[in-house]
Amino acid sequence: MASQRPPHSSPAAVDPRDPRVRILSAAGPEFAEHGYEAATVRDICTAAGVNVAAVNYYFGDKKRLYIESVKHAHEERLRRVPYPEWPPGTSPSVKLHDFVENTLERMLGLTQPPWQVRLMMREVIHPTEACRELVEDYIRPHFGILLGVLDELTGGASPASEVRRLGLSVIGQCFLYRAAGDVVAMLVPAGEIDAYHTPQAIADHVTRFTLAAIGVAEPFACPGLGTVSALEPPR
Amino acid sequence: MASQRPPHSSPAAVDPRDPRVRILSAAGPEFAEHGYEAATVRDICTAAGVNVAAVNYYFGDKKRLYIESVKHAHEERLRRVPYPEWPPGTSPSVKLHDFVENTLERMLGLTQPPWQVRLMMREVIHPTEACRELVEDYIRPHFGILLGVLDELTGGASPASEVRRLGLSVIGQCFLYRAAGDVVAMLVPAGEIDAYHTPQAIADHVTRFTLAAIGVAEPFACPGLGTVSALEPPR
DNA sequence: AATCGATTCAAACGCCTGTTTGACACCACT
DNA sequence: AGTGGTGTCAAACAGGCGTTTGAATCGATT
Repeated sequence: MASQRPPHSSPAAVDPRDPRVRILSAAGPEFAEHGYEAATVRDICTAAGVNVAAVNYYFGDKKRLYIESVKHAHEERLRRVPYPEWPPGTSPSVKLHDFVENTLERMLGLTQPPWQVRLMMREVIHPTEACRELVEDYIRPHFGILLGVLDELTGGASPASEVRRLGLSVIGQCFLYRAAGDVVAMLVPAGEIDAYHTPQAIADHVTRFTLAAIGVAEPFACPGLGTVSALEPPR
Repeated sequence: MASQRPPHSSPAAVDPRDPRVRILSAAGPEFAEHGYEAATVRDICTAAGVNVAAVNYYFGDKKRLYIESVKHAHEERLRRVPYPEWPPGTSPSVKLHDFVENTLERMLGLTQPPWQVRLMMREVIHPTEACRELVEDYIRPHFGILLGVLDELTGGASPASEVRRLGLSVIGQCFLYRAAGDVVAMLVPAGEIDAYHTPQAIADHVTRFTLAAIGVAEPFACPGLGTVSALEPPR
C-alpha cells in the first residue's frame, strides 16, 4: 500500500531500464556493505524498486544473483579504470610509479570508496565460487603487468620466483590501505592521514620504497651515516 | 521467571567443564569460519555440548557472546605468542627479522592457521564494536615495537611520519599473505608455495626487502649492472 | 528429610529468511 | 474481440533464526 505504482502509462520515470539491470545495480552495494549472508533479497528488491519475486524470476535464486553481481562489478570496474599503457621507451621507474598510483586509485578511489572494490575485496578475503573467475579475469592480468615492470627494473636477470615475491611486496603495501584502512586510520594521527595518506602520497612512498629495495633509487637512511656498522646479514 | 544473574565471577579458575568456557571455546572457531551473521547459536551450542538456552543464560545474547569471543581470542593469542624480547645491544637488523618472523608465525601459524587470527582478521577488515579495543590492546603495541626497531634502523633521524609509513610497508607485506592468502596461492605456482612461502622464507624476503629499501642491506638488483641508466626520479 | 537457589533441558515463540504461488495486467498478433 | 506469452504483484509458504519459557534436575544448606 505504501508503494502506489503508476500502471504502465508512465514506465518508471526513475529508471526505464531493464529490471534485471536495476536489481543488479541495487544488489552490488547491498552485498558489498553487508556481505552475502546478511544482505537480504527483500532489501535489494526494495532498493531496486521491484517486487521480491523478481530476483527469483530473473536470476533463479540468491546465490546466482550474487555471482552475477560480482562479475558485473568487476566488468564495470575494468571498463572504467583501464590498465595503464606506456609509450615504448618509458622508464620502468615511471612505469612502477604509474602502476602503483593506478592501483591505489582503483582501490582507494579518488572520489570515494566505490562499492565494486568492497565487493571484490570480500571475495579476496573470504573466497566463494566467484573467486577463481575473479582471479583469472581480473587480478592475474593486473599482477602480470606489475611483474613485467619489475622484470624490467631488475634487468631481467632475477628468477621468476623472486620477481613474484617482489610483486607481492608491492601489492601488499597497497593492499593494506584498502583492506585494513580503518585500522590504519586508528594507528596514524588524524592530521597525518590527510597530509600523507592520499593515493598520490602513498604511491610516492611505495614507489620510492620499492625502487630503493631494488637498488634503482637512493635508500631511505643516508648511507653515509654511522649506522653502517649495522650492515650485516639478518642472521 | 526473571532472568537470573549470570555468574560473572568464576570461583574455581579454569574448569574445562565450565559451560561458560566451553561455549566461548566453541564460539570462536564458529564465528571465525562463518562470520557473525552466518554463525548460528545452535551450531555453537552443539559444538560446545550444551543446550541452546545456555548462550542466553551465560552471555545475555549473541552479540555479547561475539564480543567476548573476540576478546577471549586475542587474550589467548597474546598469552601464547608473546612479543619478542632482545638483549641490549642486539642489532636492529636482527630485531627486524625476528619481528617479521614472529608476526608471520602468529599470522600464518606454523602448524595451521589458528582460528583466533581468522577471527581478529575479520574484525580488522570489517570493524565492529570490538575493533577499537582490539587495536588499542593488541595491534598498537605490536606496531609500536616495529616502529622502535625501524627508528633504530634509520638512525633515529627520520621524522615519525616517515617511520610510520615504513612500518605500514612492512606490515602490508606480512598482512597480504594472511588476508589474501588464498588468492596469493592462486597467483603463485603450487610448487613454489611449498618452497618459498613458508613463514621463514617470507620473513627472509620481507626483511631483506625492507633492509635494502632503508639502505642497510644490499639492494636486489646488482648495482653494477647496465640498468643503472634507469636511475632517475620516478617522475 | 526438606528446602531453596542455581543450572539444564525440551519445547515453543515470534520473527525474518529465501522462495513459490496464483491471479492479474499488459502487449503483439490473429 | 479473442488468445497466449511475458511481467508483475500481494500473499502465502516452509524453514531457520535468536530468544524465551516452565518444568525438571542438581547440590549445598538447614
